[in-house]
Amino acid sequence: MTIPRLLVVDDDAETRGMLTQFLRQNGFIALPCDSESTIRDQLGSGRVDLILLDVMLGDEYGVDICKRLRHEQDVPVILVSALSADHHRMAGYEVGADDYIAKPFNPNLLLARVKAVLHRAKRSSSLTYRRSISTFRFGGWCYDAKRDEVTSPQGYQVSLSRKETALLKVFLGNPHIPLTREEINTALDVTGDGQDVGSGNPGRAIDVLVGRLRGKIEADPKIPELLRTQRGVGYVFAVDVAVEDDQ
Amino acid sequence: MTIPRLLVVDDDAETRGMLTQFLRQNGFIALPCDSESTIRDQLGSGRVDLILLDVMLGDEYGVDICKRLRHEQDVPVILVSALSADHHRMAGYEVGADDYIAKPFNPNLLLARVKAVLHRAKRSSSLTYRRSISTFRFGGWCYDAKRDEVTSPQGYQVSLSRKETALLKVFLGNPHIPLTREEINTALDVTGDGQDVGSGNPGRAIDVLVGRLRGKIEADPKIPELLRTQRGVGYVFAVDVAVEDDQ
DNA sequence: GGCGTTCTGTTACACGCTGTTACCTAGGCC
DNA sequence: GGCCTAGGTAACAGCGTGTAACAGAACGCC
Repeated sequence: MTIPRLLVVDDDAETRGMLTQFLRQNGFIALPCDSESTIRDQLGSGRVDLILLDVMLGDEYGVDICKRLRHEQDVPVILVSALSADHHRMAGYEVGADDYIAKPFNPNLLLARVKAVLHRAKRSSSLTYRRSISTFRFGGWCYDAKRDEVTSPQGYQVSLSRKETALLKVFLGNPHIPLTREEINTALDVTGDGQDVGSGNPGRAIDVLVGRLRGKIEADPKIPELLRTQRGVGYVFAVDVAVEDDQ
Repeated sequence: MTIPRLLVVDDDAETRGMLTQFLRQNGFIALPCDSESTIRDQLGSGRVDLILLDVMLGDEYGVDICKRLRHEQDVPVILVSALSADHHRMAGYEVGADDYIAKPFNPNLLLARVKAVLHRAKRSSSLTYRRSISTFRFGGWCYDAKRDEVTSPQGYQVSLSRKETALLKVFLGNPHIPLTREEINTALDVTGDGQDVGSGNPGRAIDVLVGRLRGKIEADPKIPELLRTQRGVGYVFAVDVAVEDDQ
């Protein structure tokens, strides 16, 4: 594959420059833009693999631009924002952004997200989109969503607890995408009770939960092949996931 | 089957966004709406499988909208509300809502309800609607409502107590719908006297009752196939129920 | 009424699930 | 190497559920 070409869209010159430089240092072609018109120029003049789009672009919402771009083209978009409140995040997803990252961001995380989105985009073109989710296959394992059963490559059944199952589902839905503990937590909270004395969890429940899931679905939990740790970031489900419909 | 398309109707942007994202994370296509007119836009522009409708929509009662929609179309509706009082619930059912869920709701419960309603909708189109209920068939078992007899897949008779029968009926009437202990209790009370020294039951009668029913109609009560537990939620009758009319 | 049987709710205990904590190791930086 | 921080994990505690045992209620029969 050729070197990915990214547009870095931000009206603040300093941020734009920093981001551009950082991405170039990490092997990407980064093209700085500061407005919708410059984005269109770039899109018109050559291949663009991904757009990093600031949510606040002068007077205009990046969200709106994202919406328009999505209508016209199929370029993946990652929204970047200083507003980390959840509803903004929601808004980002609603308009079809492929991912969303809040400033100030961990450069490692940004890089990982960029790679993940590119990876996904590459496959989605040749993959049929999931329909009625029924069976997931990953690294020899099989998860039957209907029966809620996990089968090992050797064919024996493994019973997962409710939380473990929920965690597995989160990863199955986001293969190759580095997930922070906070994100996993949010995803699980949504699946879970929805209760809560303490809104966030101060502890390290995710770490323990990941450890427990590793104990059940990793050939050697000491050397995780599926649930990889990304130090300083979180965890990634590092294998492809094939989804089979229930016909 | 293709991915179910749901309308999320709520005038509060935050709730709407949260719900939308949650549903998307769980494999649905969720389309946010904030008014009756946007609902109609969506209904006009493509297939909609289910509407999640907030009871309070600005000045207007979601109930009224539900009533109007029901007059025109055959889309299933789940009413969502902060008003959990029973008479509101009743009002919801009267206007033809397929289910009703109170805020703040357990996300698990919501998801399960959504699936249940979709499941029901899918079958109802090919199933004649129950008339004079006579015989229920479920997972090889048969319950004759007229004679009040339960027959096992192997053909032998099983005698249920009054409460056990009532419980079975509650589940037969709500297959695939997770029921809380409170709901089951209410449903049973309705069947019973409707009296009560202590309105709610402090004890765990439902748990014991479910255990007893399991002992009679589960192949292996240790691994329930019919009466599944949903931790933190309640119980679900996890098989299809076929209803046969009395000619 | 007295008695036995069946039904049903309560209680107590067992057990599995899950979050917290504490301690240890691994990785990164000086 | 030393130091610091992030992550792995064993141990523990709290909670929800399954269920056996018990007691009282309901019912039928004499």
